[in-house]
Amino acid sequence: MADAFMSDFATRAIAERLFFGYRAFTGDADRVLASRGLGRAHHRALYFIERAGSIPVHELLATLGITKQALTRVLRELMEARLVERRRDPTDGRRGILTLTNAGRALELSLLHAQKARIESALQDAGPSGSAAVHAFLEALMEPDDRERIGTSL
Amino acid sequence: MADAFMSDFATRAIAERLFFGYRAFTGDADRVLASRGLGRAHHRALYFIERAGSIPVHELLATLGITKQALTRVLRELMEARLVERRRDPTDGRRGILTLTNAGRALELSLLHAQKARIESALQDAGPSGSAAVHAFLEALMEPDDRERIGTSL
DNA sequence: TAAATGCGTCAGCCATGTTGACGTTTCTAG
DNA sequence: CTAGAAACGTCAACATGGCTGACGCATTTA
Repeated sequence: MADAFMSDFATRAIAERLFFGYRAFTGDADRVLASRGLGRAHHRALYFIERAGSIPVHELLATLGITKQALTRVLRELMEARLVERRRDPTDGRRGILTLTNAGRALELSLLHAQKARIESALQDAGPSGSAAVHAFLEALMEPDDRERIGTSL
Repeated sequence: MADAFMSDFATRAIAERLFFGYRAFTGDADRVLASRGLGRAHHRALYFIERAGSIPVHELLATLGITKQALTRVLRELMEARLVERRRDPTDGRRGILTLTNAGRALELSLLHAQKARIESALQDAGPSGSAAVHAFLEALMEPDDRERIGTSL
């Protein structure tokens, strides 16, 4: 721990940038979601289903870190809107497997693209070698368990 | 715009790191808050009052981006807990000025310190020159209006 | 002195999370 | 084969932290 005595001032500099930065980042998608009558919880489910291609319910639960009751409500709404489909795992009929419909994939992509320009320009501001630093910083911020849930940064 | 055609894959890499990273970052403070019967909304108010030393109500409202009704409830609870005090602006009696009590400052500091170790180690992982890149990245992510609300990163 | 400003407050609503309890289907171990 | 465990889905009640709309009051300003 070379830098174990960071100042409170420096800590605040990061804390407030994270707060404002994350708020702007989620705001981009929130505006698109609101026009469809959906919320941030729906976005998170769409995101991780799309990312995995298809995903067992228990894994989505672990990734989102919410209770099954909270997720069930979100999934019901997404299935009613024909954005998500649930089928059974052929190897274990108790398990549910979630996939996106074509409409679900289209919406998820439009949500990603709503955030893309902001992320692109922020990475550019970080400089050519800054991208690696940003990835390393954010990964180090995460809980260790969650590190297994992300893709590589290549 | 040197990198105007970032891949969706690269965009997702940042999006999910932001999600998991921010969740872990807020989680550190949430655990302390829960033990005091407070929530994240109280933390944000304490943070920005402390950061400013004292702050007019209207400015805290603009910073937090919530309605006065939402803030009033939070402030009432903080004042009942003797963590925040409200007095009048001597130059304009309609305006309220908020400050922390000694107990409020102590709590705010303990919340900051709950997040400090994670931020320190994440910045170390970003490398020696990475800190500047991380600051630049997060500032670029923010809404322009909010950039006036943060301190310098020196 | 009348109007505008800056609050504080009441009431009702929404989105998203929580616990706890129950029922059903399906797999697994004895 | 059967009992129990596992993986859900669902219902009910509740907490937090947002929102809008409508009032009222003190204070400042035109």
